[in-house]
Amino acid sequence: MRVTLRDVAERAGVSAMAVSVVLNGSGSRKVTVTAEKAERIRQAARELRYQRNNFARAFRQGRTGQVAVVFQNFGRFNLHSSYRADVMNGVMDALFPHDYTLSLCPKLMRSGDADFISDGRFDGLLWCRPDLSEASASTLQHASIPIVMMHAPPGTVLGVPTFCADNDGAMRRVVSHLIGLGHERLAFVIDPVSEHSVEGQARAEALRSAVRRAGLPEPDLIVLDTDHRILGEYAKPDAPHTALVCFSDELAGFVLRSCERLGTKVPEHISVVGFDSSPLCETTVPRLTSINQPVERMAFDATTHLLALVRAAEGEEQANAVTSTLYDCQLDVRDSTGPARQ
Amino acid sequence: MRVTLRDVAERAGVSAMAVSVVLNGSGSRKVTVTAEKAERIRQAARELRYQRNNFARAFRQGRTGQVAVVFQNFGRFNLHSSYRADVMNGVMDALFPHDYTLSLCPKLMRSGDADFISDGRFDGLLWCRPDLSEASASTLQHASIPIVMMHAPPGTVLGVPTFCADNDGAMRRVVSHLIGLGHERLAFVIDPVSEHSVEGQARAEALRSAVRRAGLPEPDLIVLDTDHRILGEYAKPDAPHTALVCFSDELAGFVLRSCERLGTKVPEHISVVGFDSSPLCETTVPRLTSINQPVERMAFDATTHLLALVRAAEGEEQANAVTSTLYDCQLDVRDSTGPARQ
DNA sequence: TTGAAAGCGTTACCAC
DNA sequence: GTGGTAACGCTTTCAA
Repeated sequence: MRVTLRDVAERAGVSAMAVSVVLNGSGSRKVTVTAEKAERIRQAARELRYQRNNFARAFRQGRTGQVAVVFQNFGRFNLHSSYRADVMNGVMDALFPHDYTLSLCPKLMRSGDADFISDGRFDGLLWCRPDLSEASASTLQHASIPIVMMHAPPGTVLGVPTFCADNDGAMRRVVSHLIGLGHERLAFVIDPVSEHSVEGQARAEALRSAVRRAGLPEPDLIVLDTDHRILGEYAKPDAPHTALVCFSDELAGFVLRSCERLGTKVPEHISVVGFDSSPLCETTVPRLTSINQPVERMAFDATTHLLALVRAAEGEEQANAVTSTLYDCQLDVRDSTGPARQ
Repeated sequence: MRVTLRDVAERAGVSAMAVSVVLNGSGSRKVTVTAEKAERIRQAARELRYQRNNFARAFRQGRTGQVAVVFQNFGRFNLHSSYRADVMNGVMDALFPHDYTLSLCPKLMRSGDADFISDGRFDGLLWCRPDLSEASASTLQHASIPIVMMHAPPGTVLGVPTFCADNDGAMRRVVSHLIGLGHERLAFVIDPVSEHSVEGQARAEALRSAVRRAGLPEPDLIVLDTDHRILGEYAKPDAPHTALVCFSDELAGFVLRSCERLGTKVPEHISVVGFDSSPLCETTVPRLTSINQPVERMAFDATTHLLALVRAAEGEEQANAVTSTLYDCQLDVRDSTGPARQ
């Protein structure tokens, strides 16, 4: 059925090795073939419409040329959150010039199937899910291929480099901005899923510590229920806090809608801050002040580092000693933050 | 180094086959293993931290579980054109529930490397590039794996199913809309790259035939140069045409800007129509009237059909006789079309 | 310069 | 029930 190397060899009257060398110009420069024979081989290959089987080749060489990206869910690309697109853009920019193939593997995304990580199909893995359980942390640690993480504080998994937003710096920026506007009673708003993620905890803690350092009263933690329904009292015009710092833009968008429904004016009654500075921020009413994470650059850097680790694992070059990188985040001030009500 | 099936077999004191059957529950139902022995095997596997090599498995079985999507360029996901995101969403929705892995392979995207199609790494291929040369058409035709195309008129490549916008219907809608507004002198605007693509020619011809059928004078073809600079005379307030139908929203956006620069009012002087009805249409001034292609559905259907072909090729089921599907396109009327100037 | 042969890790087909 | 053995298609020794 399929035309193999051997078919070509047979037709050209040479050995399989000769064909391999001529058509696939393999590594061992030891081997050479006469020009005449080489031409005969190419001729035969053309006649037979030979197509090399890269899968077999990869198998033999123990190198697949594929890198997998793992997201938290199967999710979609959408316009209101450019996060996924940003990650993909960064990853592609890092991968494609080096001819690595990018794989999105559903088995890897289902938690529980984490044992597919080292299943031999990928040379490396970019782990982009903030929800890290003990189990998957252990799996990551014991994986037999290089792994790089995004959105996890440094040291989350021993030996796994992480490329992550500087949550502390970001929250200091937020607090400083809010203090400048006279705010004193802040709260952190999060959903019940993110609440237990490493990233969620890191951001909550970052805000807490920034507030503490500024000498303000401890910020409250507002956890929305799954239906996002618990916000009521916190979104009223006379709510206990004057500023709500949200885990994500999406959440902040929900907060804005709740305020509107309750007749609460933003930012006159309450200031709202998002996280990610996604395109959504420009379309909300009022436009949303938000922390700007350089997601694409983070993804690019993470992937580039991953490739270096892959090559190191293949013995081609020295492993880089970098273990983790923190990224400075700007605060994009828009219209949802203003002077605190008295 | 790596723990293999054989290591487990040795430790458990059984044959490799027994391990394969127990741990990977493979096909041949003929083979059975006693419960006691099975437990010993599982025990050994656990002790050795055995991880099955899915790559080797795929190689042996001649089935990779991977499907590749080929775009016209390495391009990025961006907000103004949701095209790529739409395709990806459709593809993922079709693939992931069936546990197929989605691959983006840069080698496949570089034209000239089309011989990587049948390189054994993919069970099937979704070809999403409208720029189809003779050479790649031939490659597609001779590929040894199932292929499905998008954006190519039916019959473009013999034996390759295509999922494509109904350009004729779409253009009839446009013409009917424009005639209703009193337009008589139309032109089709295209860039020099798309001009030679099958999709570009199909749309141009579709407009031509719709115009002809309506009894209007033959529409002109305006080909922009690479710098998009040739538009001048066609964008003046007294341009020879009263309506410009553009190959894409992006192009239409450029036309709008040219008009503004030349003091031409849209739609008072000239009406402009785009293609794709992307988010960009809502942000232009004036908002852009555009043809709405159901890209995500097309991608979903194309991928679903591809999977059927893949399974058929693996002998699992009968091949579906569908060869091509055309998709009805709506015209999203916004503010860039209006009554023709007299 | 060349060819034969031994794998890569798995599964399938035989005999026993 | 079970274990050898031969593939899958390629690369890479090693001898000639």
